[in-house]
Amino acid sequence: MLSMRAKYALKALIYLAKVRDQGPVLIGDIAASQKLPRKFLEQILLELKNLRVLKSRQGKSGGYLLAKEPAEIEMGQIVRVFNGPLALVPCVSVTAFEKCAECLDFDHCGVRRVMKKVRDITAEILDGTTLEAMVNIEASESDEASMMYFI
Amino acid sequence: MLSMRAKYALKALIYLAKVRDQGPVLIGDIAASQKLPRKFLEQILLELKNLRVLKSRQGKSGGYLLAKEPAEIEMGQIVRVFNGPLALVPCVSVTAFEKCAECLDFDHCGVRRVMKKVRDITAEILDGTTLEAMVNIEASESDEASMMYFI
DNA sequence: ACCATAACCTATTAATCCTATATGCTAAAT
DNA sequence: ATTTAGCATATAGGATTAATAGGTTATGGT
Repeated sequence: MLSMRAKYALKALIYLAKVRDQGPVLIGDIAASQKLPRKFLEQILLELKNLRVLKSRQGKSGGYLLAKEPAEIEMGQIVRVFNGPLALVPCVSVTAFEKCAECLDFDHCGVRRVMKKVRDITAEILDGTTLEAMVNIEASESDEASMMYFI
Repeated sequence: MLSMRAKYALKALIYLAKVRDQGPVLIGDIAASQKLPRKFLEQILLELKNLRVLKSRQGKSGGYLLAKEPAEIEMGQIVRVFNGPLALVPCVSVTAFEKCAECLDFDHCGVRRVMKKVRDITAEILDGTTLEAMVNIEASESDEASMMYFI
């Protein structure tokens, strides 16, 4: 399962993309409108800022805004940072590769081969879906229509 | 990431499928040959027995063996039992569906729609890969060849 | 210059989960 | 009867997660 941090990060980003022409948005506004715990969200937004995905202004009329075009922000990046590697086993991870301690035959391991398939397809979907696509998906009516936004 | 329990369960099952014509296999033999922690594996095998995936004999010349044909045992079932739902968000899970507490618009939620796609493809792969296929995958030389065993 | 505001940053908590081991019990074969 | 090997449960230690608290720093308005 995705961590709350990862899910909240995605929700906050989608919201910020939607209201992107309205200047800086308060943490409190994001939290209230998306029903996310305010202080917890604060940490997440800070991390997104350090990632250079968001930028911020302090003090009066401050708040957060996107630091990039929505089309340049990939779901895969956010999930990896906030939830860890996409891979289900370390030996199939691109970003955190590690051989299993109990590994007997790396090349022929069936678990590894199947999990690699799962990871590759997951990466294809998540890296191929940008924040821009997410906004479009939310605007569309049917799940079928939303499929068009995938690579 | 997959839990150790799930990974060990899969490895033990593949091993048992390979030596299936040799009668009951000792926990200690499975543990030693697959380099898995013996007592931890014991719990896992017991759970597999209660699932009716394995059967066992106690006492002298006892051990574990498959309770079904390898072609009838799906990877998806094992992963779900030992690792939890395949879904990355509860609102997209078939076996443990739950609406997110912070959900504002279920039908249009972009996170949900994308994660549903990921879940569906993951389920297609894991439910479409049987223990029999896993044994064949381990016997094959190239990763390309192993793709043939997927649905 | 001052003050209100809002983001920044760090520490801490409670709860849960994960991996693994320990211990005693029960069933079966010889 | 004895030995073997699985059955069952308890428990420990560690790691991770979700969330809150509290003080600090920057900034715009007056």
